[in-house]
Amino acid sequence: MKQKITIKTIAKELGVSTSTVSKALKDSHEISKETKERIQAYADYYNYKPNSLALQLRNQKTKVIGVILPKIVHHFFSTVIMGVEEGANEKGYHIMVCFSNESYKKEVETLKVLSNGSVDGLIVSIASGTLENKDFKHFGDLVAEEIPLVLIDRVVDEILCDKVVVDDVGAGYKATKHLLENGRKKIALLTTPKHVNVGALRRQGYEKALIEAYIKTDPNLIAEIDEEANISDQIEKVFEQDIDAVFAVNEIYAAKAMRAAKQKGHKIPEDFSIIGFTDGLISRYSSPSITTIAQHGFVMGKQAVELLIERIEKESEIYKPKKIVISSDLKLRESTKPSS
Amino acid sequence: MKQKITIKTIAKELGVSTSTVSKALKDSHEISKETKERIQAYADYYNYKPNSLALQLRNQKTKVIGVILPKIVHHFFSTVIMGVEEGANEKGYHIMVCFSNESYKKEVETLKVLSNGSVDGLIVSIASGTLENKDFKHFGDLVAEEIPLVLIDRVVDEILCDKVVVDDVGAGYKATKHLLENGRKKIALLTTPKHVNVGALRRQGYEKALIEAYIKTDPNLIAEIDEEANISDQIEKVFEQDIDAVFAVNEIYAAKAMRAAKQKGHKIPEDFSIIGFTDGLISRYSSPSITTIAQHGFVMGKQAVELLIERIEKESEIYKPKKIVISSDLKLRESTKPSS
DNA sequence: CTGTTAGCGCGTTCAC
DNA sequence: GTGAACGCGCTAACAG
Repeated sequence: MKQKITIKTIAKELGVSTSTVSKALKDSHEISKETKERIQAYADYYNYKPNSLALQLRNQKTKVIGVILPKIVHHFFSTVIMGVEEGANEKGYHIMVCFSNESYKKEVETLKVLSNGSVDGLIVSIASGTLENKDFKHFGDLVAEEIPLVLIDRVVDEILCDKVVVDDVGAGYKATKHLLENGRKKIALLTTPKHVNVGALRRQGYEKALIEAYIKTDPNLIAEIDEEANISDQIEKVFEQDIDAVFAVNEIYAAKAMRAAKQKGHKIPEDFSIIGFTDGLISRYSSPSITTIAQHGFVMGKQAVELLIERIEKESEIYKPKKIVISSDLKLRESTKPSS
Repeated sequence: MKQKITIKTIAKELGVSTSTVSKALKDSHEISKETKERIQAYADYYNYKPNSLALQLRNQKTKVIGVILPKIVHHFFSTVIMGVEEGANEKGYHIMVCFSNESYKKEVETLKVLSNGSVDGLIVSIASGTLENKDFKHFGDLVAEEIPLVLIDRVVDEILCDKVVVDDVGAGYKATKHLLENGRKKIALLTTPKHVNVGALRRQGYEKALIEAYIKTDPNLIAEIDEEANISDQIEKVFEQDIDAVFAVNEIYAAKAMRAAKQKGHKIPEDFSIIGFTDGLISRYSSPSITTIAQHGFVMGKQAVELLIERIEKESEIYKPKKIVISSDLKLRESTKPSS
């Protein structure tokens, strides 16, 4: 890279001291109008930009927020990133994005690297690998170092920090209730393995709605999809049961369920209903389009980053972890009948 | 944030000099085994991490790559980010992600901020706003400052730097040819306004294939979709013409076209064919699933970052801009008939 | 083997 | 009104 122009070079070139330059560039009243103009003109001409690294080192803050997500090719997380980025920008921050790829190991490494001073704070959604082995020590270390941290969506209580989550139980409840209102009785649930707690919470909502309708939950209708194995096969297996509706905890499962339902000859939504999760492109553009729970990833991202920046900038205050719950909406589309 | 432990504190605590600590931590042979152990033990115990900011300032490199994309809630760009991130990680780099939101103004600002020393190089896909007003001065400045830059997907020749693109002309050609082989004669093209050059290139391929088949291109069958207006309306308008196939330059247009085609009562793929662009979730999960051009965003991202890092690390060499063309594949699905 | 010095680029304090 | 000195955290060159 080309030699960058610094305060020092300007000072030498103009025969003044570096501090004079520094002050002049900040339009300080300590400097005579004359020299200020000279210096500013020179800086302008040579396109001087203060070196942010030096500033960061001096100020002990980077104005950068680290973001660690399990994956990105996923509508929900994409929108979260958008929200975080927008919120960060508004406050003069930038974001550094990393992915754990659902791996515990990579999450630990990334967390370690980012906490070496390159970011002022972190926003993390926990990898499923970590949720599975339940080892949260790396987060504990972070908290001990008092590095501001906000957990989003996939959170665990053990970690003492701010959190932003969707109302997963409520969402599961709303979705299931809507299916019941469609007159469905045999509602299959396509969910994640238990350790992914959002799946577990949505399931709670599902069960709650069934109980209220005096329907016994049938374990055979609940499939905990193992993403390591063939997903379609697992879903098709569910369709071997006698079912009249599906509630899927993400949009891919919902889309696959729709395919399976069509193949079985079910008419949607006349005699079969489907609800998904994540208001992404698939739900919107499949046909019939899929009724879904909108998670509002953008809002979550934005709230998370606002919370984080507040924490960063008001470090004096006593630390009382906050938890923000974003309520989710049912977005009615063609895969279910309108509620009466 | 809690007071961080530094080399200095260790030095003071252990009654040695900072340079001794520095060397000891690097396991230098200059230091006696005894002191090394003492120091390392202490550092370990207090979980010492070298401050990356200081290192960056000293080494004049950040090991960070800036990435500026027009948007993210888009399968192609998501996969690009994945590729960039993975490639960067492999070489010990991190990525700082920003979005121009297709806006010229934001692109200029972001470019300026990131080029103040916070990144070692940049990967950019140009905002459509910039392509429209054709003002590339901000990129010129970057090149003049000799900040390594790689342009991907949306590139322009005026900017002298490395580039990674897909073979858009070839892709348009392949897609159109496949439709012709399906026996289609009246192929509509749903593309972007002309200033988005990838759209223009794909159109060239489309026209080339038609010419080879001795079919005159009919301007009425070509719709340059204006994203500011209602997209569906514009697409439905195309269907007022007598057409038997659609080639769409992205998957959203393809999905919308599919809806419109179904409404018109066309049977897909028996008497109507559709091809999209971007092998994303919509194409995969809609029904019928959509034959599409796979752009290989992951590969592009990875190639781009490898090119960039090479440029960063071998700055001595003479600068000869490279252009890598990634060939695209036609991914056959249900919305077209198999080629005979 | 260990310590001193200097410098990365900047801003601030305190003399002059 | 201007400049010298210092420090942010670290390391390389040089001294001892």
